[in-house]
Amino acid sequence: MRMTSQRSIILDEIRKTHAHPTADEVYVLVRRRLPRVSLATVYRNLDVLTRAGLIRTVELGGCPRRYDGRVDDHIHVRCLECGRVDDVADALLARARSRVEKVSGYSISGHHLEFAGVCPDCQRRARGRRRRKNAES
Amino acid sequence: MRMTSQRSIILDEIRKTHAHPTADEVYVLVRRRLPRVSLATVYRNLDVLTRAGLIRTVELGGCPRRYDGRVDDHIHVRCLECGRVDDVADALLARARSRVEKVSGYSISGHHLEFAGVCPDCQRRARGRRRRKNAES
DNA sequence: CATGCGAATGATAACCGCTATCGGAACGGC
DNA sequence: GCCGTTCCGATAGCGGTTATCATTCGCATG
Repeated sequence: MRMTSQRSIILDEIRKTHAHPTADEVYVLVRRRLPRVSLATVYRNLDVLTRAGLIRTVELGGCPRRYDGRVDDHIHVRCLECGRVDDVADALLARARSRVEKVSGYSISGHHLEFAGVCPDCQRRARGRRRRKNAES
Repeated sequence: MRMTSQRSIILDEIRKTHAHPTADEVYVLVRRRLPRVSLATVYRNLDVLTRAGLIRTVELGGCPRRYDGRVDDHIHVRCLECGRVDDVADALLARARSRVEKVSGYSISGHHLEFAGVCPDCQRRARGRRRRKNAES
């Protein structure tokens, strides 16, 4: 794998943010430093970097993929209101994995765990909206 | 929600199989009993039935959605070789969920856990291939 | 330092799973 | 039987991603 300037800038941008950007968002970030970059190049390199283990692809059912500069084991929590994705470290995962391996007979090589709910910010916002609504009536 | 003939046949087919079919596969199954059914009807009803809690939509990152007649809590194991999806019951999930809720501040309303690996059948096939290959050389 | 070749790039067309739209049919309360 | 609502089949459209292809780049080697 050649480390081209496009590739290293894409890697750098993903490592700099903790916002789990989509390919499109990475494209915007990268274009600030490399205005003539192609969207195809972004997709290609997100794939290559994932295969190389330098970043993680976060597959979220039903919505566009997101990319993550953290490659250690962790769980994602997605907000159903605003779409934001946060990280949670967890040790239960390894135990669940070995259990699943034993019960199913599969040879497990990866997992995908995501909890979905409403993030603290949106909970606050929702409480605010409710209060205002009650005040009106 | 009206229980039309299309709807009940779609529900029936999904409950009958344990293969976690995709929308396309459901379409094929249903057409045997209802040759003039539209693919749109299948998609629509898979959605309606999911909202009604009668089936589950299984969102698999990167591949088409699959549908599941089992609606109780369980984990999916996907085979990276043949794409097959199996069920695994697990109790750790509830504990992980409450932990994530506490650590992240999110109000969790759902989760998606999928392990990926190679199913026993494909492991056997791979062993067979290896043996043949060794015998050749 | 020049050369050659495989890998990477940019532009864009194509793909695929899914959703929206729309005219018409079916249902069911009255 | 009438009418509003729900649903249907057919098909066009959409959004995210991948494939294609001519061109350029990086880098090992001579």
